[in-house]
Amino acid sequence: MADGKAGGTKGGQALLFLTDEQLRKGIEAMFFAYRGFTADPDRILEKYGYGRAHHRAIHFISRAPGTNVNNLLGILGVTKQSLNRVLRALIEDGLVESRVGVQDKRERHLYLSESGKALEAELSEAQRARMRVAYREAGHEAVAGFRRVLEAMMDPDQAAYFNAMATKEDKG
Amino acid sequence: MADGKAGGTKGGQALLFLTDEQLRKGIEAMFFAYRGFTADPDRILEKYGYGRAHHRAIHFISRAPGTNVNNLLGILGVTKQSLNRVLRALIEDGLVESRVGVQDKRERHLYLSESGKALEAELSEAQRARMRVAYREAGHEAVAGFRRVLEAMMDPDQAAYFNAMATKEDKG
DNA sequence: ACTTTAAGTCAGTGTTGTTGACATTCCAAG
DNA sequence: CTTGGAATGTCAACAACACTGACTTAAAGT
Repeated sequence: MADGKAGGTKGGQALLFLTDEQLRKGIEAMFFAYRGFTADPDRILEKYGYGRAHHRAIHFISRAPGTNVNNLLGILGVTKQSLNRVLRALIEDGLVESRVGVQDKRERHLYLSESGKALEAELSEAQRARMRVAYREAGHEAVAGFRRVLEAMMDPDQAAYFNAMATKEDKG
Repeated sequence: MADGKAGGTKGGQALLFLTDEQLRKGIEAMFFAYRGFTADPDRILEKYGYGRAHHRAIHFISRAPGTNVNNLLGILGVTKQSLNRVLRALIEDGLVESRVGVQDKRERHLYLSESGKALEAELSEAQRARMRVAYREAGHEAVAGFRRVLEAMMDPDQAAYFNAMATKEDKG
């Protein structure tokens, strides 16, 4: 494994010759790209005194309105205490509403208020704008490849959440 | 922009119809994939009492041995003070050597020691292993697309650093 | 009644980022 | 040669956000 070569060991698939250098380039690309990916929302969040944790909460509440805290915990992969701090701030500021469950009164169902939706839209549009440019520059087939590699890179549990959130509009 | 449609406005390139939903899926894929991407190194780092910041420093020192602090600062995009804390720990633990510059005695040139190289190899191999699996699952063309999209997603400055680190081995 | 589950809270700790103040070194203008 | 500014790097203090662990409250399940 220290000889710098990997892959191409005649599996059923097409051969893939991957040098350590090529893999390393992919790793660095992830690092730099993720920074670009979060840069625009970070600037917006700063205006409101929020951080990435708040963004993530807002994003997934927007994505699955009425979700409960436990579910959000699973998606975000953080501790209860950590999420709670963020959620408390968002609720106090009136961006998120927490409603007691009807069937199960222990649960709290989370929704974005109007102002919450407004911030979500602002953050989301900034991030989509960058994504759109990147997709356009890279082209149609590149996008499909991009998605395939990312999905293969996820942990199985996370991939399950990811695919569970697929909608009818999204095929491939 | 609130109508959920974007792209396909007959530019010179092939048409790209991108719904907000598709873009959002890409955003979420980045989020989940990055978590998988960092999961393995995180586990290793924990054993040694280090964090991601240490990993990044080790990675780029390994990549460009003899680099000075200022250069590293530009690559990592953090403040001098933040990097310094990390560097100090690595130097105290004997993983990194800091040598006073010959031409300019203000500069400190950074190198990995033998134990530093060993940790770098451990971290790097874990991350490459995941990358390798993802690349294999996704296939050859997907990898090219993956790289193209990531590069387009970077900030221009970061993309410059990224491309500057390209080696003769890496074409495309 | 007893246990489990969902949510929230309090206290303490660690990593990582920030700003501010400071030391050293280089270089160029006077 | 000296002096002042710019560049390089260091030290100290603080804020954000993650973590663990222990605990409370309320509701559901058995």
